[in-house]
Amino acid sequence: MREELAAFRDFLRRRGLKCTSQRMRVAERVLQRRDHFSAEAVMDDLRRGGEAHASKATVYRTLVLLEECRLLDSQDFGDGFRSYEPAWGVQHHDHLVCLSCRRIIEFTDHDIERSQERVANSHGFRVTSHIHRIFGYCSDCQDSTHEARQRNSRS
Amino acid sequence: MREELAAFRDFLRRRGLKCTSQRMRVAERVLQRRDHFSAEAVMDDLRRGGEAHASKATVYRTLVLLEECRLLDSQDFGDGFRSYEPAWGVQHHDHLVCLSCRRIIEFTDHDIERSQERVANSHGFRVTSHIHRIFGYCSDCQDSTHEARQRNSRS
DNA sequence: ATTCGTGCAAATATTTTGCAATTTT
DNA sequence: AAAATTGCAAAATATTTGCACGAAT
Repeated sequence: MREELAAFRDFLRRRGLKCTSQRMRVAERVLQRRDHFSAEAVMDDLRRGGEAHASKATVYRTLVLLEECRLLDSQDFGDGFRSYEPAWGVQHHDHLVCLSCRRIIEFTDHDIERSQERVANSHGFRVTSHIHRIFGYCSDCQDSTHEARQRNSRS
Repeated sequence: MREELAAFRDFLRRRGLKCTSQRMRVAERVLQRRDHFSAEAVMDDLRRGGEAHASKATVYRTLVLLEECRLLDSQDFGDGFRSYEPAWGVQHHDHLVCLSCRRIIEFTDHDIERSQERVANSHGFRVTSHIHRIFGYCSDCQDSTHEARQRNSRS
């Protein structure tokens, strides 16, 4: 994480932006996470940290910067909020999204990646990226009248 | 479309709901479409139709009903609005999206579908639907580096 | 000193909802 | 007449933005 923070500092410097305490505080919290999280969760982290927290606006603005410097990836899974995940030496993966508890399971499948290339080639299409999300119910949520587990914003 | 409208009428009757002119007007417009569309687009259709239009609230409420009676499918692709598509004897397909000319090529690939099931099973996950969009450049746009690349591309 | 950043509140944008008036059955 | 529906405006939700004040370079 030292490395990531340094990378963020460099990025700011290169862009002529300033290393403020708020930015670094947000970055620290964000770069500690390994899972998918929301902007709200970052604010909770800060609040829980007890320290002087950054404002909502600053959190959002800093998340944009972290994404621009490729320390963070974000996607909108259509849950009503944007979902962020670390992007530091993380290999490409796609997602299984549980419609009940909103859990997100990552997967990488070479067969799919290969088939994808084949399909694209057959249409003379050159791929630059893709989105592949599989929706359904995870093993914990398949039977009975499951309660939504709301496991999204916890660390 | 006659058939779909009749199905909608039956659905309303079975539920003890009323066949109002607004509902039928919205249903007519909606069921004419074949592509992906937004709630806003439905309202545009109505306005363009010149006829007395249904209110925004009624459009949204009717879309919910059409989905419940399985004449319509909807997904949130995370573009800022919910996307609807017909669900009347339409077979599943995915999309290649050209970042240059915005052309959309539909494809169906059984290998991918099968691999997808395999991946899901290996996580004890029960699939209900998926989104698979491949971004890149179509055969016509491969060398036009100058074309506008308006949108970001994530994988 | 200059340039940039922060925090607040207000603005967006899409979809939902409360409620009084109106329509369908 | 009873029950359901409409349309309006206001609410809900997540994110963005304008602006005056404050901080980093």
